[in-house]
Amino acid sequence: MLTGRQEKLLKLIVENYIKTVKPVSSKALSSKLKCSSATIRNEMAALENFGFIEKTHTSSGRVPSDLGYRYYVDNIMVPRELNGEDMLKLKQIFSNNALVLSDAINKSMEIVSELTNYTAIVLGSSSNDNRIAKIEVVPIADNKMIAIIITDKGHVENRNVSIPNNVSKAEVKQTIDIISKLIVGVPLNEVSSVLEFEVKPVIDRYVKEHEALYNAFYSAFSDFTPKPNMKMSGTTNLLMSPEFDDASKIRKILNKFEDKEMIKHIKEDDDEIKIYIGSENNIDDDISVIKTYFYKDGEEGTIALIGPKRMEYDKAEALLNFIKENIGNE
Amino acid sequence: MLTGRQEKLLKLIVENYIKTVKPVSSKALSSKLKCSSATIRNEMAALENFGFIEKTHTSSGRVPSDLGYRYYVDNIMVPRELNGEDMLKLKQIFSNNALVLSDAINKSMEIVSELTNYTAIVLGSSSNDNRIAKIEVVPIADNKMIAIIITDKGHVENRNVSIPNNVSKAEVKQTIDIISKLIVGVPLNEVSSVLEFEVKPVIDRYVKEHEALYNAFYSAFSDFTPKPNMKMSGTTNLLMSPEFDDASKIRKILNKFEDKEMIKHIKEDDDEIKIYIGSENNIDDDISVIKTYFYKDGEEGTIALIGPKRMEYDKAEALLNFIKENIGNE
DNA sequence: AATTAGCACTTCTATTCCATGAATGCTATT
DNA sequence: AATAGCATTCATGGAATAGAAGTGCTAATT
Repeated sequence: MLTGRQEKLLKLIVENYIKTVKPVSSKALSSKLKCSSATIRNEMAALENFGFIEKTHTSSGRVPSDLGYRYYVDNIMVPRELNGEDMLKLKQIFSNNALVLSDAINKSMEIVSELTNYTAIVLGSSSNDNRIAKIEVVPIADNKMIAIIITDKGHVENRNVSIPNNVSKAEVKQTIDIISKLIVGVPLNEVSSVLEFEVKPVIDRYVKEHEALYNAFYSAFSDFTPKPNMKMSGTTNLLMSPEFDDASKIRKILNKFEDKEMIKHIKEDDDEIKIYIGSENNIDDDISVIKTYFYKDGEEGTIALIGPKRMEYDKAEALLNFIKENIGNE
Repeated sequence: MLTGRQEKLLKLIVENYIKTVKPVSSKALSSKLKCSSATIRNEMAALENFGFIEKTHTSSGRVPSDLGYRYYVDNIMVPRELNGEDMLKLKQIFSNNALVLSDAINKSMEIVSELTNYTAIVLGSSSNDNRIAKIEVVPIADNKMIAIIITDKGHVENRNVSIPNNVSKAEVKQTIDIISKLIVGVPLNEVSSVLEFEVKPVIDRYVKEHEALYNAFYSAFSDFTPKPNMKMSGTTNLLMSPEFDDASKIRKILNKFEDKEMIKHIKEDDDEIKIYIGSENNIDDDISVIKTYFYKDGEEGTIALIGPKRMEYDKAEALLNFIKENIGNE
């Protein structure tokens, strides 16, 4: 276990490094820890033995290790109060009633990325307990219609439907009625199978041009499984940090960001706010990720902030926490 | 005017530089231009006098200048045939009837960014001649509704509406009916003023809680002026080019990409495919932009490719051209 | 008159060497 | 247990150097 002084020293090293991005020397801290640099060097040696700090070369100052950040986050850091101005900006977004929840989340994370200079990610989807509440079909040309699907949680999606030439308006209406009757109340992820096993037989039986019509609507309606959609804000913020000072490092991260797989790495299913430092996250050893899960009104997803390992964990946590509270849970 | 040989030489320099990203030496071309390096040096001096090529330092090989690229694009480059495989990939997207036009365009430009390794941008919006075809309002909670607006061109938008507590269902229905009756057929950009000057008086007259209800719907419907929306694909592709080999250059471009103003720079209103080389574009001197305008079925916008100045202009043009043809015009 | 061979000259690039400074670890002292 | 003092290590930046890759120009050649 760390002594009080060691803990204090680790705190100083972490916070100093977060601020300056330069290895911290014993001399620089001697005034703050009212003892000599030699004493600090001894304590530093101890912290290094524990694996909490590292040297970049034999005679360099110390830099927090992943483990050091971890200890800092878990045992030293005190939750930060959100500054009033920032709070106001975010509050305004959530109090705007015209905004759909997902838009409010996206907008607020955009603000957060500006406030922190980190990269914000919202990974959201309408959850599986969205059920179809209504289907509306609007003709827009002779053989073209727009099908609109509305869920009971207020999700709206629309698709093109091309109507084959040889079918009558009456048949189209008949088909829509059948689909509508059978599909209202069905959860999104079951739409496809309900169409196939319940709707198709009925259409086959009662509608003349059943094959062509069923296919037209099936291709429009079949892919309603909630698809996760990811929004990033301030993508480049992270790359402006001085530790990403050469092209290859920047490119490495940019490649990760473009990678379709990243979506999986970001996903979080724990309700608490989690912090993944350096090697703890699956994206890149040089960054940290702080994220949390949300669920509200049939929308679920993950919000995350990606920053350098020397991110201001306390501030990041306070911001995510505030947004989480504003989303509210159900 | 350039002699035949000078033109040939410029072509070789440009194409060589595009391929190798290294200044082109006289020696390297002597075999291809069946004459000695000394002769080529003389011709190079002439081309440099015209301003078509440049040296990076006194004893370096030559690099095309913006003017040189311009001459190449205008007078030397021959339109490229699209390769069959690429063509097929793109064709498939446009032949998928379930896709809305704007989605097809987005998807195809995504492919293009992969095929070229440049950054693709789609800047689109539903044009002003979209008229409201139908309004649908679906309740999803006691005091919450989803308003859905469908245009005659098949555009769909939806908004939240919060219903004040003290109004009856009948009143809500009455309000919706009034709005619906007066607003169908109105072009999107006039919705706001029609609401204010035609709908409001009627609601004021016939609906009891007119103020609260009008406000609720107005805030949902008022911002229907077609808002341009921008989609970028392969944002990082451009930055992988070897000419962007240091952090500050990459950051410079990334900053441009994040800049909200960029949307204005990309916008194009000429129907032809236009190429803006280096200083000719308003984004950055180190890049080139090739773009064109499209209009179809009430959707309009710009598609653009951003690449290094040494982009394969012929290929880029062929791709944009192909997509333009597939969008079709009206 | 156009082309070419030949050569001096310029600049970039990579390497080495060196001096400096900022740290450290360790030992001896308080 | 804390500190002063000192040798040691390594990063950093500048200067010097050698080599390579080009060019421009002149004089010879076609």
